[in-house]
Amino acid sequence: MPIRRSTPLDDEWVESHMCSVDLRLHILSQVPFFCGLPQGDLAKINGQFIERGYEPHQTIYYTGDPARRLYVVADGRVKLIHHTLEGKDVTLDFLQPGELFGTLGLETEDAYRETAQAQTHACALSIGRQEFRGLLNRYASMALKVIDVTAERLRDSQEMVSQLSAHSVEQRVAFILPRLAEKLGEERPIGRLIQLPLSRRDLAEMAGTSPESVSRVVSQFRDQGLIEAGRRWVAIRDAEALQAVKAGTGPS
Amino acid sequence: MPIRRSTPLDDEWVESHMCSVDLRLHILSQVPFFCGLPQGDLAKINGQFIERGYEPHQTIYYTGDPARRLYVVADGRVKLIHHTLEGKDVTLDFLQPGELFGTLGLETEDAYRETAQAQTHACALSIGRQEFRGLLNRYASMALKVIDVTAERLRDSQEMVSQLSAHSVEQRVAFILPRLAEKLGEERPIGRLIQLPLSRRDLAEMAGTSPESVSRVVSQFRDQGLIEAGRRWVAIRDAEALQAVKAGTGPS
DNA sequence: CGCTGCCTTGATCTTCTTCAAAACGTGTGG
DNA sequence: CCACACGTTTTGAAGAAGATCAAGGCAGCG
Repeated sequence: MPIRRSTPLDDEWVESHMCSVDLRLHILSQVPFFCGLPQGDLAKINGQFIERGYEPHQTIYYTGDPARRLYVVADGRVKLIHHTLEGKDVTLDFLQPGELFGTLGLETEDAYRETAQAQTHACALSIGRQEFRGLLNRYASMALKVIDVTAERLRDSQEMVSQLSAHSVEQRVAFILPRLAEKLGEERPIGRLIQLPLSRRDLAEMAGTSPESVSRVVSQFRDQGLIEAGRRWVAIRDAEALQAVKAGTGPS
Repeated sequence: MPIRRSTPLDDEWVESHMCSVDLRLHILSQVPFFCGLPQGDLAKINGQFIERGYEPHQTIYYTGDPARRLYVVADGRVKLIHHTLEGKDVTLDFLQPGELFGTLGLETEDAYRETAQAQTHACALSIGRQEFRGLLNRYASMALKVIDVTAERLRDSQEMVSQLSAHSVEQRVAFILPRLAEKLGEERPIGRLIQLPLSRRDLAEMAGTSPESVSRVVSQFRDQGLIEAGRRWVAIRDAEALQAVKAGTGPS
């Protein structure tokens, strides 16, 4: 009964190394950290960044690589992954343009703790961590912004810990989907569509469960009319009902 | 066979509101954020902090309270908890003196997302978030330190997400114990003793499992000689073996 | 002593993973 | 345009892991 169209996702195509100087300036000025800086400074900062394009599934850096750079997503989506020794992967986050990854501070650790991978065609800007530190030292407002986004990420991560600790698979999926939709989604007739090709496996790695379990839950939600989902995409149809499931208030 | 002494923990007793001005200055100067500040500035900063003592299990703030202050643990241990709607509690972290909690930035959110509770007799200093922001603005080195510790906490939290997503209860306990021991522990003849009265329930809420399951795993580890544990305490005897269990390399 | 919590241990039951097979979509090449 | 082949998804059934329930033991304390 539910019509499963072929992918309703927008085709995003980011040519490798496509970012022109103007585009870069534009992107950097969009990034929250640089708001309020004089135009000249922005241009100088821009010069410190290196850009690079990535193919879908191409790795930006691996766990264990020397952590020398800080990255900003310029275009596309980037996935952060933890590999376990048993070979399972855990997806920590999907990043959208403007978000930071890589190494933030002059850390004691000098190896990346996670792997960063382009989920779509993507472009990222990066800067050496010493240079970034220099910027933070010079521009206090920037440091404050970095603190804000990092603190927010920390809270999100802790919320995830809470979900994983105390909730069922059904609840965890009902938690993940709206979160992704809010962050990466776009309003559509079908509902809020997650702008990212997401396999059952991708969702499973986010929710800490198996692809099969995700499939069952997704089917159930679809039958209940809470979501609309196809081969590699999901749209949220009834956010309140999902909220109820997530909280344990809802049906089954 | 294993001797279960009565609590080998040091009796820590922190009188409410005991912190003298000198002690406060000392504590603040110990806190990594204030390293390298001129002594005069430190005294001025000190004046902006309010101190308060707490009884064990006394709540410092509740989830949902308006998030107006930033706290620094001065003495004792503080526990950060997530409450779920079903009534389960999840322990996010135990904090030791020098660590921050409360609200960091000028956040969009204005309610605490977690509950902070004294685990032992404790003393905490606090400052209004606007004032704290003022300090960060003035002292760039302080902002950098805050970024460092926050980024470190984020990585820890993400590591926890990974553990919860992909590992068994046995592995999770083998992960939690050394982490607590390293952070809060002290070297003893029995092994590295966790300086905190920890019930099975406390451990369960940290590892995302039930007290009964923790009890079984703890008994098993004790029988294998990996740890020494009593009524409300644990000491690590064989860190390497625990490491192996945590990684799935070790024996069952 | 006897009481009160905490801890342990066993038994049962639910949930979820795993394995396996079939159905489906998608893209390909005839 | 159709048929095929591949990877993904769905679904079922078996099995494992862990939660829950319940009872008994142990320590500390009045």
